[in-house]
Amino acid sequence: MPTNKQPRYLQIANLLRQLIAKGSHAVGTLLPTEQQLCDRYRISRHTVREALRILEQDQMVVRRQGSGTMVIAPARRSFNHNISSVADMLQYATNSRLLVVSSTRIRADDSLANLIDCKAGTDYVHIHALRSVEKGGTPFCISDIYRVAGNDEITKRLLAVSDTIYALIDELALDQISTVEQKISATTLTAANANVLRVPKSSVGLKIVRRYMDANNQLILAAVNLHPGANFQYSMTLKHHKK
Amino acid sequence: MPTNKQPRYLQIANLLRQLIAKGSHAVGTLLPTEQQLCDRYRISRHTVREALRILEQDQMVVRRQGSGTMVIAPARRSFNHNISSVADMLQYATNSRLLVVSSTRIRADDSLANLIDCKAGTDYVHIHALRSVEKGGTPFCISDIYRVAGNDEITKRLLAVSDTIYALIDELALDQISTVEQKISATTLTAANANVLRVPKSSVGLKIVRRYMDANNQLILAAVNLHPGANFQYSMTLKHHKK
DNA sequence: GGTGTTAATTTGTCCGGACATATTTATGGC
DNA sequence: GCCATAAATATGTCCGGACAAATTAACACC
Repeated sequence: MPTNKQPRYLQIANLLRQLIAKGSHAVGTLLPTEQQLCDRYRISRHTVREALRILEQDQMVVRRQGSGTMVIAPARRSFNHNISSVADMLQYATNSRLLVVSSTRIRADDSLANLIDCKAGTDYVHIHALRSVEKGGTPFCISDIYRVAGNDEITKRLLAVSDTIYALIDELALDQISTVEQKISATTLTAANANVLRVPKSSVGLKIVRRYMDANNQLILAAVNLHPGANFQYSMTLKHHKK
Repeated sequence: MPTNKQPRYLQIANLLRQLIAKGSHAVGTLLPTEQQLCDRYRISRHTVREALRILEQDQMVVRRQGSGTMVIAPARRSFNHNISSVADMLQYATNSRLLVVSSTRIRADDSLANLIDCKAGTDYVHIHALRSVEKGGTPFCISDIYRVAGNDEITKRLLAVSDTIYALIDELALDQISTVEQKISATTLTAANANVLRVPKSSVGLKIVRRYMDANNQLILAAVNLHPGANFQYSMTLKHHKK
C-alpha cells in the first residue's frame, strides 16, 4: 500500500472524480448509493458523505433526498473571465471620456466602509467624475473612484487631476491587480443624480461597485459607478477556459 | 415556540451569524470552541461542526486545527454565489429551488427575438419559473428559460416538466456550453412581477439576460432572470489568469 | 387504465465515541 | 532570557448507530 497521507474521504473523492472523467459514470446518471459506496470501499457512511460533499461543492454532482446523487458535469469546469486588459475593466475605453468633477482627500466613514468594504478611518483619495461619450455630452455614468491615500507621489497627483485621468492609469499599479470583485444592484436614483444624468426624477439606476485587489487580496482601488437604468445595459461574455 | 422546521445545525449557524453581526464576536477574535458550543446549545459536536462549516463557506470564519475558529467578516461575503462554473451560471445547485409555473411552446416574436437575440418565427420551449431559497418561500427571482423547440425527445420532456427540473440537466447539453453572454440592466418592475416578488409596486428590479452558446456560437439556451433590486445584489469575482 | 395508498429506497439530520494532527501553552534546563 | 521538550488544547478524520424526510416503485382499487 502506498503512503496513505491523504485522508480517506479525499482519496474517495478523487477516485470518483476520475471515474466520472473516464466516463464510468456518465453525466445525467446516478452514482452508486451511499450504502453501495460504503460496502465497495469499506468505509463508513460518514466518509462517503464527506467525499460526495466535495464533488457537490465542485458542482460535479447534485444530491437529492430520496432520489440519489446525479452527475451533472464530467469535471470541474470553470468560466474564467480573462482580464486581458485592465483598462477594459476600469472602463477607460477609448470612446468614453472621464470628466473629473472633484478630487479630494477623505476619511472613510462607516457608510463608505460598508459600500466598498474597507476599513473605516482610513484616508482615501476620492475622485468624483462623470463619463460621457463626447466631451460635453450627456453623461451616461456617475463615477466615484477611491484609492488609499498616503504621502506618496501618486496621491499628490491624484489630488491634482482636474480634467483627464488618462495619464495616471499607469500610476495606479493596475498591473498588480489580480482579482476584481464586482457587485451589481438596482436602485432608485436620487433627484440630484437623476438630474446629472438627464433622466426623469426617481428613475431606476444600475449601481456597479468594483473592488480591485492584488495577489494578497489587498484593496488597491474601488470604484462606484452609477448608470441610468433605462438605456444602459451592462454586458459581458464568459468563455470556457479549457484546461 | 415557533415552528422548529429548520434543522438544528442551520439554527445554530444563523444564531452565530446574528451574534457576529451584533458584535458579540468581533472580527479577529476566536469563536467559542466546538466543545463549548456543544455544551452551550446541548448539541453534538457533529451538529456544531455542520453549523461552523456553513459559516466557513460563507467566508465569515476561518478554521485552523489546533488553534480555533476565527471571525474574519461580520457578515456573509456575498449574498449570491460567485460565477465560476456552468452550474453556477444556471443557478442549479446551492440552496435555491426552482419552481416551474408553466412550460409552453411559443413562437418567437420580435419582442423575444430582441430580448434574447434569436431569430423571430422560430419555435421555443418557454419555461416560466420562480426561484426561492426554501420551498414555498418568497421567491427572489422570476426566471424565464428558452430553448429551441423541435420534435425531439428533449422538447417533449421539457414541455412536460411540472415541478422539478433536475432530471433534465443532462438533456440540455450543458457540457457543450462554451460561452455565456450576460446582459444586466435595471428596470421598473411591472405590477404583476412586483406582486409575485412581494415587493412594493413599481420598485426597481435587476434584469439579467443570459445566453448560453456552444463552441460554434450557436444559441443553446437563454434565460431571463428578474430580481428585486432592493435586497438583491449580483456579485461576481474575476481572477486574473496568469500565463 | 388511471388513481390514490402503501411500501421500499435513498439522502438528510443528529447522536455517541475514538484517535490523529496541528497549535498553543506550560515546563525545565541552561 | 532563550530554547528545546512536554503537556494541554482544538480542530480534523473516521467509525458506529438511529430515525426523519423526500422520492420512487409497487400495488390494490375502481
